[in-house]
Amino acid sequence: MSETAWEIEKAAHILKLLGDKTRLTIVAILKQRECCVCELLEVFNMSQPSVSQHLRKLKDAGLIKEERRGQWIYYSLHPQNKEYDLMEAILQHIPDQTENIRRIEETNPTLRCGC
Amino acid sequence: MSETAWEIEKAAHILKLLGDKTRLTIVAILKQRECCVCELLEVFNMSQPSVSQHLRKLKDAGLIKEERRGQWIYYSLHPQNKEYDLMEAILQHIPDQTENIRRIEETNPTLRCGC
DNA sequence: GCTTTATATAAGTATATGCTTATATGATTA
DNA sequence: TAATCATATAAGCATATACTTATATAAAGC
Repeated sequence: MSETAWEIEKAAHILKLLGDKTRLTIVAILKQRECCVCELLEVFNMSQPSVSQHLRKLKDAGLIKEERRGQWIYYSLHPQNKEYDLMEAILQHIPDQTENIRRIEETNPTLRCGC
Repeated sequence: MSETAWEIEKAAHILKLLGDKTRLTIVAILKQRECCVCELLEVFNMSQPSVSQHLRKLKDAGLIKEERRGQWIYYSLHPQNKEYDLMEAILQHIPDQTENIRRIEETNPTLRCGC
């Protein structure tokens, strides 16, 4: 396969991943604030495994990274990635997520440990 | 639904549409040159109805427009559309399609009429 | 070490998607 | 007006996707 065809393939894969409302919202939130799964759960009306599966796909594509801190696994964007530029360009056209982040911080699911 | 949620929904829909290798290549080609279906058929290894169905989806989303000229229906990008900015930003990260266009012009499927 | 909390993985399922072939529509030409 | 060419639509089908519930793993606290 030609280099061009391969680049199109990779870009299409990124676009397909971000072409899901939940995943698009996740990366838009992570652009403003790293989050663990239980925090993202406050935003979405779905089960924990479902959110974890979306995070897995984004991680497999290299768009986000994870970092375990004690009990929690924190997710954030992964700017070193080669496909990051495309995602960044897209995110500039996605509305601000301050409202969702406010909801996370009001509920504060990680309150118990005080961190 | 909030305005933000609706905007995310619309953006996700555009990204899902462009998250297909065939459709992404189509809009990348159309950015450089308007084409009719029989021209695009030279590029893709699939049936005519399949290409038509991809074009239909892009048209329904307002990303491309069609213009009948005699027997042929020419497709091109539709910059007046509200979602065009997002697509434009994406297309800046997609490789040049001159090679595919060369293939179209070599074969020249609309040769018969001389236009 | 047992329980709880956070998260991941597995398995199942309904729906969406992208292709195919067959057929319809619409313009051109003989 | 019959035949041809370009394109669209319909129907069918195999695979992909996004969820669910059930279960596994891994860290923290008693």
